[in-house]
Amino acid sequence: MNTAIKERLDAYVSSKGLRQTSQRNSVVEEIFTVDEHFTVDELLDRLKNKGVKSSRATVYRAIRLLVEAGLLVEIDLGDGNTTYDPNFIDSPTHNHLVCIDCGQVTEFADSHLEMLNDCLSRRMGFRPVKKSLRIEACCDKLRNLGSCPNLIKARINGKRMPNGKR
Amino acid sequence: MNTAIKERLDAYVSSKGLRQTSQRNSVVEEIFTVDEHFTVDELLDRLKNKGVKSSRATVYRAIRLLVEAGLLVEIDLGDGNTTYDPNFIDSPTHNHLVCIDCGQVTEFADSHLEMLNDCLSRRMGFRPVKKSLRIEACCDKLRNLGSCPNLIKARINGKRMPNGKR
DNA sequence: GTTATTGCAAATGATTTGCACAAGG
DNA sequence: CCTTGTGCAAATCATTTGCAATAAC
Repeated sequence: MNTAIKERLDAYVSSKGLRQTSQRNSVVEEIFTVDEHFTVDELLDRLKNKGVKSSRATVYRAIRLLVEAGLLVEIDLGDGNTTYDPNFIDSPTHNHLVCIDCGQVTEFADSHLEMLNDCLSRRMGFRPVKKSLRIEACCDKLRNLGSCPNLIKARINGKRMPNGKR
Repeated sequence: MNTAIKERLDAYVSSKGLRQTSQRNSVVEEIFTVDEHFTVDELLDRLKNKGVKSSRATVYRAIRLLVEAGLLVEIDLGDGNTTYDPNFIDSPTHNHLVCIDCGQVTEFADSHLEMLNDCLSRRMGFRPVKKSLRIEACCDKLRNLGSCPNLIKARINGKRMPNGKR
């Protein structure tokens, strides 16, 4: 796990007069070691599998703290779940493309996009502070080959149902 | 209210073997006459003020039907509420800029943005189907004049609290 | 008449919170 | 010690649903 993140969190924790606890540290460790987006239930499963004991309430509280500290960002992948993305520290302006066939999420950043957001906002009389862009798309693999390798994987994991149902 | 919308809804309703009801028609009428984004509670208030009698459950069911029919789009303005936008029929590719000072929402569309989304998606091996972009920004008025006219209005309506609390 | 629709109240699911006990500094 | 953190269970909030009565067609 990135030490810069640990330092920023420690700074935030002590500035607020909070304390170091083993439960919270385990949760933070898990989030920023795996370093991939997750839902609360997914994180809870991962913790359970690793034998980390931390209650649901504590996990919710740790997540809230990380969001307040600016280390974790809540994102919406359009699947009805609240998802958290720990990757904005390394890549502050990234966006998400969600494959509507297999659910695979691709992160991408583009300077032209940032430029355009900035210009458009200013033209309307605003200074952009934060943006969130999600593109939903279907993959060429499925279109051309009739099957998308990730689709199979996603179904096995119970993440995508044949029709699009949740 | 736009007759094209009524026609599309009627077509959808009869194709699914559903029925015309006064409650549903009132809800639809209200949504597409005012033609602005709304939360369920706001819509319910508007209906109550106009003396339209339609239960909360019926309003939820009507909204769901309109979303299924593609006439209404669920959007996320980042305030923790589910918002619905009836304006995608007239302006299929528009985006939202939310003023973080006053909460004012500005809709905008831009062809360069569409082009860029398309190119970026293709480069990653996808065909874009749908996108959602929200820019959060602060307004020059507040920055330069020390006050934003909409802020006052928003507070009166109880939409923005002094700090950013909900 | 048959079947969809409504309104109510109860159920659901995600998240938050009150409280008694445990633990950090 | 003193105060924050934890775990549990209960509370909350938005949304959905079961059901009996009502109304389309």
